[in-house]
Amino acid sequence: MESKIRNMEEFAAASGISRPTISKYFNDPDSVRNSTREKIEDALKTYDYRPNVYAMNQNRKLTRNVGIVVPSLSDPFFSEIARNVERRCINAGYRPTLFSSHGNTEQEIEILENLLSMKPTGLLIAPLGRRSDVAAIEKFSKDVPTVLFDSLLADIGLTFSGSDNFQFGRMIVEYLCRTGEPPCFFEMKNPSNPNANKRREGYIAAMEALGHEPRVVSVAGEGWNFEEIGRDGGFEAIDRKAFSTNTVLCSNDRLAIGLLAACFERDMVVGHGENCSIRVAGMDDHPFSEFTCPPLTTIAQDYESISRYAVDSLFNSIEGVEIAEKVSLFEGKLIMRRSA
Amino acid sequence: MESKIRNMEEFAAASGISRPTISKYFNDPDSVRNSTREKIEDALKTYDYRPNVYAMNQNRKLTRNVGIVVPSLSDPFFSEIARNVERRCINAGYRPTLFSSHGNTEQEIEILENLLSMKPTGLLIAPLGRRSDVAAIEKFSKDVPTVLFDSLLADIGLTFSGSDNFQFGRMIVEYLCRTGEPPCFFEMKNPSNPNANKRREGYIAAMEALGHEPRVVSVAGEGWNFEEIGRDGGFEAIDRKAFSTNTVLCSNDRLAIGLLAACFERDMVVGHGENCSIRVAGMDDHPFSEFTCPPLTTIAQDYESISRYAVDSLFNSIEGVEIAEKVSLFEGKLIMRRSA
DNA sequence: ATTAAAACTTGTCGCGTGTAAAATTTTTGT
DNA sequence: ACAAAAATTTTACACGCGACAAGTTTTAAT
Repeated sequence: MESKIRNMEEFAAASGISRPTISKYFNDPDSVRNSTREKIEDALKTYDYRPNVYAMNQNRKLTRNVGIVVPSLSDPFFSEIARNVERRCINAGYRPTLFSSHGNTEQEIEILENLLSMKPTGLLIAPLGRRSDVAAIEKFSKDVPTVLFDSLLADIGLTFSGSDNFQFGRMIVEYLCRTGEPPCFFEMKNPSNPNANKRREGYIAAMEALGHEPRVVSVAGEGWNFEEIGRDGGFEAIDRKAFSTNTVLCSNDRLAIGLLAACFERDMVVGHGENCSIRVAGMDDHPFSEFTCPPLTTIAQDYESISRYAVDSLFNSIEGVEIAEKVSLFEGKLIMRRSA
Repeated sequence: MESKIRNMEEFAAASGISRPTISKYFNDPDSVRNSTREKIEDALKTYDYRPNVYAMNQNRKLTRNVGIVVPSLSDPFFSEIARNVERRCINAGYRPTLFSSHGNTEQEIEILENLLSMKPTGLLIAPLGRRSDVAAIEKFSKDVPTVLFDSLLADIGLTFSGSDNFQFGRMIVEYLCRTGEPPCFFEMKNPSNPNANKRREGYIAAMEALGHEPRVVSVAGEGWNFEEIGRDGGFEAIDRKAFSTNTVLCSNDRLAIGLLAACFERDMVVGHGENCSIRVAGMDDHPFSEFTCPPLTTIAQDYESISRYAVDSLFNSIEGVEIAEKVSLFEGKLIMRRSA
């Protein structure tokens, strides 16, 4: 059976249904009578017709296109959460398109501009953070329902979902203090992500609550090459004996991976065993943290909850459902491994 | 200055240029006179008009849309090469859209089906490999100019570009034999990627050429969780003393990272130093291999050349330029680090 | 200055679908 | 069995742009 169906009109003729009804079916299969739907789906099997996306969206108010923007797809954390978010959009009947800003302000703006011409129904964005053009994102969010995740930006967008980074710091500090010396905090000097600040604050608050003096070691470095920054900053910190205790809490797992490399190079044995000289912990539960040497103790972000809240609140809001809370923070889970 | 420009006609009126010329400008800014281009670009600054993508592509034969499909964006190797390919497409004036099959046959097919309705001008795909539906990809490639990279699939597509995996094996075997005991080969039993087979063959050929007996250790495991497979398979191999020499060449870096974790757990010191008990090498130069403990000796894939060839050959072929060679394999570069 | 070529304008049609209103048919509830 | 409601069909128009043809203006070459 050769399919010479070239448009909806011909398909309508072939299936014995009027074109507007076919159109209605493709917009929402449940909006037509059961008997009609069956007829259409039978015909669909015989002639493999698919509506022209461009013609469809030209006159449609609701394209059901959604953009997903993350700062960096090379970071497994973002590729994982992007995958999660993407899947949820598809399941909800939307058409997601994935973009990465590659850590670059101009690219983030460019993505939004290109997105505009796609008449998107919504946007799910994990902003770059400090480097984001807040005004541009805010302007965009006036035109298109926008939901932020991972990194909170002023008061932009319908909702925000992310981790309770303050709690992260508190939780792991308590664990580290309970099981050994109180930790120093290892971070980038100018973190691009506002979460880093919350984590530092959580660390400081927890240390003070436990009667310890906080000790923050900030190292230089720009961009998203966190492992390299962690390693090079680690060398420097080790060499100038910047860590006042034998325990280091890193602002994120990628920095920790770099620090582990630096410790290895300096022949420092990492872990909580007898012959170990330093304990290292991170935050995020990066997909590779399970396989470092030693495996990294960390706080796992709640990927599932974060992406669920982002997607649900976007689609609810599009479909007119009132949203209860604008900001939703999810707690992390302590992952105990051999590094601390 | 409020922009109430709703379509090209209104923008044409506002800028004092006729609509067909505006249309021509958006298709190729260099196709209009300098003075005209300036007028248009001036107007563009005043009224922020952008053509409707859907209306544009509806009647266009050449959409300049290209699809980029990779097996897994969670794998930093693919996210890196995808980024490289993406950038090249944009620079060539095309509109790339990135997709990940997530290691899943059905998703790979689904992506191609959805892509069809985007009237793509071309496709750049790194297929899943063994799990790919070869017939589906071949069918697609009949309709849309298609270029394969990374993983070669039968005789599909215009061109293929990837690494010379046979050479990878030979090069690193020679290095390892020169500097220590001949290596065993560590791999998955049923590799999803055909490159793994070429690498094994390269290993065997090189070993035989040097007068050593090849020793292949294949471990169980399905899917794309290579680190986990490498670690668990590593435990098993170590415990049953499957490695007949003190040197292990892993089929890829992610397996090697897993094996490093297993060695660490079994208190085996990895490296080429005095007190080391095992040497481990990988292949790919995965972005994290620089930060493992110890840093991983490996063969770097030539990302740049692979992506350049893929993109260039696609666009050349679209623009009617004859293609010299159908298959292009690029040599790897030995990256010597402390693990071997 | 002349002339041919290139660029532009005007006008018109087609693309494949959404969408609305009115007329008709089918289904549902009693 | 009948009326009311829901679903469908018919008809008609809109959407925003690409493509083309024929005529006009500008530019470049001699």
